[in-house]
Amino acid sequence: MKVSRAQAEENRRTVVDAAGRLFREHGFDGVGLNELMRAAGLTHGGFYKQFKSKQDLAVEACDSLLAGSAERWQRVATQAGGEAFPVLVRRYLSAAHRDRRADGCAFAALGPDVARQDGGLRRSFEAGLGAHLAVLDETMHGAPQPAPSNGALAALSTMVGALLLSRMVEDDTLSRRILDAAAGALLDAPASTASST
Amino acid sequence: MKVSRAQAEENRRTVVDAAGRLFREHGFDGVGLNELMRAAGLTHGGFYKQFKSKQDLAVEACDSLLAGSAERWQRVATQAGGEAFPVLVRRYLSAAHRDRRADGCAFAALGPDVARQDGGLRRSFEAGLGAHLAVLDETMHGAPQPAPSNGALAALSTMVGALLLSRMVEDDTLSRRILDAAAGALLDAPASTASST
DNA sequence: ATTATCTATAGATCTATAGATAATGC
DNA sequence: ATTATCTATAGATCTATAGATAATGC
Repeated sequence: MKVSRAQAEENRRTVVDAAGRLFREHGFDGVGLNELMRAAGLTHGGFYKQFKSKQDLAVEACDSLLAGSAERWQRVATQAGGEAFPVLVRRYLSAAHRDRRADGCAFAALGPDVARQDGGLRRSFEAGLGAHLAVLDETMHGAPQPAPSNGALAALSTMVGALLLSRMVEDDTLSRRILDAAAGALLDAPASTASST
Repeated sequence: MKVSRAQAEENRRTVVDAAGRLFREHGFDGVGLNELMRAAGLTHGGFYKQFKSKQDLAVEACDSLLAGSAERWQRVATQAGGEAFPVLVRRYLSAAHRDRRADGCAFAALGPDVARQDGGLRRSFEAGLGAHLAVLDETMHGAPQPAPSNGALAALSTMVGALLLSRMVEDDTLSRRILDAAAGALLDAPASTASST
C-alpha cells in the first residue's frame, strides 16, 4: 500500500493538477474529495496526509495553474514578437478556449467563486492577475511596466467578460459573435491608453 | 398554519426574490432550501408545494431578476437622455455596485455557474443578455437595433469582466483601478463600432 | 373540503478522522 | 521503524418526501 517517497510526491502533484482542472470544470463546490482523489488513482482516505484541507488544496491548485498560465502567455508572447498582443487576444477569444473549460482561464471559470472566498484563495488570484497583466503590458508597450496600465486592465476585462458571456449562452452563433466583437474592439480600434508611446 | 391564497402568492414571490439575492451572494450551491425558505419566514417543508425543484426555483428567480435589471437599465437610460451610455457604464462600474453583490449584475455573479448548467437556466440568461444588450444598443446608436451590435457586445464584455475582476482582488486600490480603467476605455476612447452613425 | 405550511425523516453526499495495512528506507 | 495509502465511519448538511395540522374558501 505504501509507495516510494518519489511516487508519493508525484501522486501529490497529480492530485493538485487534477484539482486545477476539476475545479475549473465544476466549480469548487462541484467536486468532492472522493472524485478529486480518484482522478489521481487514489482513495479519499489519504487526502489529509497530503493536504491540510480542501480549501488548502484549492489554494495550491490555483497557485500552480495560474503560474503555469502566465508562463504560457509569456512563451506565446515571446514567440509572436511584435504581433504578441493580437496573438494573445485571438488565442484567448477563440471557440477552442471557450470549449476547453477545464484547461482554460481561471478568472473566467472561478472568478465569482473566488470573490466569495476569503484569504488565501483571493491572494492567489490577485498574484495570478498581476502576472497576466505584466505579460499583457509588455506586449502592449514593448517593455515591462512598473504597474498594470489602464490599457492592460481594460483589455483583460474585455477578454474575461467576453469569454464568460460566450460560455453562458446556448446559441453558438451569438457565442461566437461575442468573442469576435470583443476581439474586434481590442484589435481593430486603437486602445485607449496603449497609444501613449 | 394555512394562509390566504393572496398571502401564499406573496410568500411565493418573497421566496423568489430572496433566492435571486441569496444565489447571487453565495452561488447556487452555496444556499440550501432551508436558508432559502427561512429568508421568506417559512420552513423548508413547504418548498415543494410551491416549486418543482431547487433548479426550477433558480430559473424562476433568474428570469425575474434579469427582467427587473433590464427594466432598471431602460429606466436609467430614458432619464439620462443623450448621456445614457456613460451614465449606465459609470453606474455599473462603480464601487457601490461592486460591493452590493446580492443586488448586482447576475452575469458577473453567476455567469460561470450558469455555463455549467444546462437547459432552462442558460435560456433564461440568454434572454436576459439580449434584453440588456438591447438597452445598451439603443443608448449607443440612438435607436433600437435589430440584433446586438458588436459595440454593445464588446462594451458589456468589458463591463462584466471588470466587475468580476474588481470583486476578485483584495487590494481596494487595484480593484478601483480596474473599474476606472474599464470605464475609461469605454468612455474616453471612441468605441470601435459605435461610430457607425 | 381543501390546502398552505409545519414537523419529522429518508437517503444521498460531503468533509474530516481513526485505525489497519503493507511497502519503503534506514 | 516509518509512513503512504486503504477501508470504514462519524457527523454535518442537503434535496426531496410523507403525513399532520389548522386556517381558508366554498
